[in-house]
Amino acid sequence: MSIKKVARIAGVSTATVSRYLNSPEQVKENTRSKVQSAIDEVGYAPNALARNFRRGKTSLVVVVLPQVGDPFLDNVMRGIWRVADEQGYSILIRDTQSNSHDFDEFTEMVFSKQADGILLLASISPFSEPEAKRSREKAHPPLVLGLESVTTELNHFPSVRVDNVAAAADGTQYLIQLGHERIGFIAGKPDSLLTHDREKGYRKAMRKAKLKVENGWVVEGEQTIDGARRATRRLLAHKQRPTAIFCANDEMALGTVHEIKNAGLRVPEDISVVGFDDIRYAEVMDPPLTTIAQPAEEIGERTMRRLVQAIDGGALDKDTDTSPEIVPHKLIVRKSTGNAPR
Amino acid sequence: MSIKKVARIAGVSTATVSRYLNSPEQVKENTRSKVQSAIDEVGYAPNALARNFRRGKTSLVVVVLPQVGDPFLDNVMRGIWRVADEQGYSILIRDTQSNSHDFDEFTEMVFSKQADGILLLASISPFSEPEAKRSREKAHPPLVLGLESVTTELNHFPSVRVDNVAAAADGTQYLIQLGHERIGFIAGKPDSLLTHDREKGYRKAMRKAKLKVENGWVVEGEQTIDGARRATRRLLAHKQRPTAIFCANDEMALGTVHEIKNAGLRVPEDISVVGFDDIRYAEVMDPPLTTIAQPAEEIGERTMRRLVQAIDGGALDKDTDTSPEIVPHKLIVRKSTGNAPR
DNA sequence: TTGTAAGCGTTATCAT
DNA sequence: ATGATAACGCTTACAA
Repeated sequence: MSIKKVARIAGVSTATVSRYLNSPEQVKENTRSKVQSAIDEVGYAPNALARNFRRGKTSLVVVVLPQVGDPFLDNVMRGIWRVADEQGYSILIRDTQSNSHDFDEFTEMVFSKQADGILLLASISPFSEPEAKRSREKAHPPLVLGLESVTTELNHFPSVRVDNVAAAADGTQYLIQLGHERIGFIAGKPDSLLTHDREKGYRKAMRKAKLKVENGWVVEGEQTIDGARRATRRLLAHKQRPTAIFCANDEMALGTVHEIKNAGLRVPEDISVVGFDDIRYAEVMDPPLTTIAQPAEEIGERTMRRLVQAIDGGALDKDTDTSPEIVPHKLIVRKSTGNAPR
Repeated sequence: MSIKKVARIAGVSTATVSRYLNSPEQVKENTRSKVQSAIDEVGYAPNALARNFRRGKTSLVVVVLPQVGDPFLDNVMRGIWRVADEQGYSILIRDTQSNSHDFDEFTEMVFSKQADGILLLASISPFSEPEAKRSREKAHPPLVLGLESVTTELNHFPSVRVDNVAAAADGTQYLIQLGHERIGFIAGKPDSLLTHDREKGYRKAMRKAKLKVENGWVVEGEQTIDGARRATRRLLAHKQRPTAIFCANDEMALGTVHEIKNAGLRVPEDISVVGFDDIRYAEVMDPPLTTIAQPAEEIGERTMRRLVQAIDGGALDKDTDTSPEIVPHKLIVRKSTGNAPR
C-alpha cells in the first residue's frame, strides 16, 4: 500500500511515483521534488518483494561452494561480489559440507524463483532421475561452473577454470626436474572432479617421464587437514617411501608438511611438498610452500559475468558457446621443494 | 498463472491447490491425489516470489561478516546454517572487506524487504545521521550480534559471544605465569570492537600483575597476516623486546610466528606466542599454537536462533531482554608458549 | 508529462 | 471440504 500513500501525499498517481523511482528522467522536475518530499515525509522504502514479484526476478544468485571458510574462496568471492554489486545481484551462499545438497535442490531454487541463477564452485551429486525427466520439458536453469571440471551431464554449461590437468602436470614435472623419481600424490575426495583432474595431470607427467606410480602412492586426503595427515602417514610408511608429495590443494599440504615434520623428517631435505591454490597461508608456512596459483579473483569475476549474461539472455541453449574458459595457472616456487635426496 | 493451471487441470479451485500445498491435511484424500497428478503433469513448482510477496516475508537473513574465507567463521556458519535450514531461512552473505558497507545499508535491506533480519558478525560503521532520524519512527529491525562486542548504539540488540576481555586476560595471565614480564600485544584494526576488548583484557591482566606495558608494545596488526608481520617486526625492533606476544587472533599469529622465525629467533624458546580463535590451522602450525578457543558453532546456532525469534516475535522492543549471552572460552595450551627466557 | 487500471501468483477470508 | 474472490505493492501498457 505504500506507493499509494506516497502518491496520495504528493498528489500524483502511483504510476508517477513508480516512474520517479525507476526512471526519474521521465518525470518533470517539479513533480520530482513533490514526490521526493512525500517519500521523505513517510520514510518510504520500495518493497523489494513486490517489485521482484512483479518483475519476475529475484535478483539473487546462489553460489554453491564446498565450504565457507576456505581461504582460497576468499578471492573468488571477491570477484563474484564485484560483479554482483555492479549488476544488482545479491549472493546466496550454500555450502555442500554442512548440509548435503544435491543438484536438483539448486535447479529447483531457480524453477521456484528463489534465485535467478546458480554459480557452482563445488562438485555435487548429479541429476537425480526425476530431474532428468523434467529437463526434457524445462530449459536448463542459468548455471555457470567455476573452478571445477565437470561431469558429462554438466557439460553443456559454461565454465571458467584453470587447466587442472596441465597445472598438476607442471607441478609434477617440476619435482621430476629436481630429480625426484618417487613421487606420491594426495588426492581429494573421490567425488571431486577437480582433484581427479589434478591426479590425472600428475599421472600424465609421471608417465611422460617414464616414472612408475607405485601402488599406494596415490592416497585420498579427503580435502581436509586431518585427512591429509592420515594420508601422509600412509605414504611415509610405504616400503618405497616417496621423496616428494604432491597435494591436490594447499589445505591438505598444510597437514602433510606438519605430519612429515612430526615424523622427524625435514621438508624439503627429506621430502619435498607441492600444493595447489596458493592460499594466503602458503607463504607463511614453515617452510613456505611451493604451490600452483590460480587467478582466483578473476575466476570469480568471469564466472559471475557469464552467469549474469545467461540470466539476462534467458536460459541458454544447449549449443551456446559451451567451451570452458581456461585461465592461466602459475607455479610458485618457494622453499618446500628441493633436490631429491641422495 | 501457474496455480491456476494446476487448478484447472485438477478440476478444483486455486484455493484447494494452495491448501494442498500448505496444509494437505485440510484436503480430502481423493482431492489430494487429483491435485498431485495435475502438479506432476505440468511440472508445477510454487512461485516463491509470489508466495513471499503475499506473506510479506523474504525468508532471507543477511549475515554480515568481515571476510568469507576466514577459517574461524567456518564453524560459526555451520551453526547458523543448521538453524536456518531447520527454520526455512536462506542465508545472504555480505562481507565488509570487499565492499564497504555501512549499517544503514543493512537496516535498509530489512525495511525494503530484501531480508527479514540481520546477523552481524563484524564491526561496521555506526548509524549515520538520517538513520538516527528514522529510528525514531521505525522500530529497529530484527538484528542479532555475534562474536563482537558492541558500540553503544547497538546496545539494545541481543548478542552472543565470549567474554573477550576475560578471555584475553586469561591468555595474558597464562604468559605471566610462565614468567614473562615483557609481553607485547598485536591488535586488530582500530575500528574493531572485538580486538579492542581483547586488548583491554590484556592490559587488565598486565595491570593486575603490576607489569608495565611499555610504549610500543601494543601495535596494530590490521587483522591480516601481512599486518601482523609488520607489527611483529616493530615489536622485535623494540629496545625492550617482548619475550611473549599475544595476538588478537590466530590469523595474525600465523604471521607473527613466521616473522619471528624469519628473524632467526625461536618460538617459544626466545619468544612465546598466543593466538585467539583456535582456527583449524593452529594445530598444524610449527610450533602448534597456544590459543583461546571459542565455541564457534554454538555461537552461530544461538545467534541464529535468537534472530529467528526476533523475526517471528516482531521487532523487539528496546527493553526486551538485552543482556548479551556469554558463552565460555577455553585456553588451549600447545607448543608456542614456554617459560620466559633466562 | 501524467493518470488509469490491469495484472503478476499466492494466500486468506468468507461463504457454501 | 471446497469455491469465489479480494488483496498484497508494484510496474506498465494505454489513454489522455
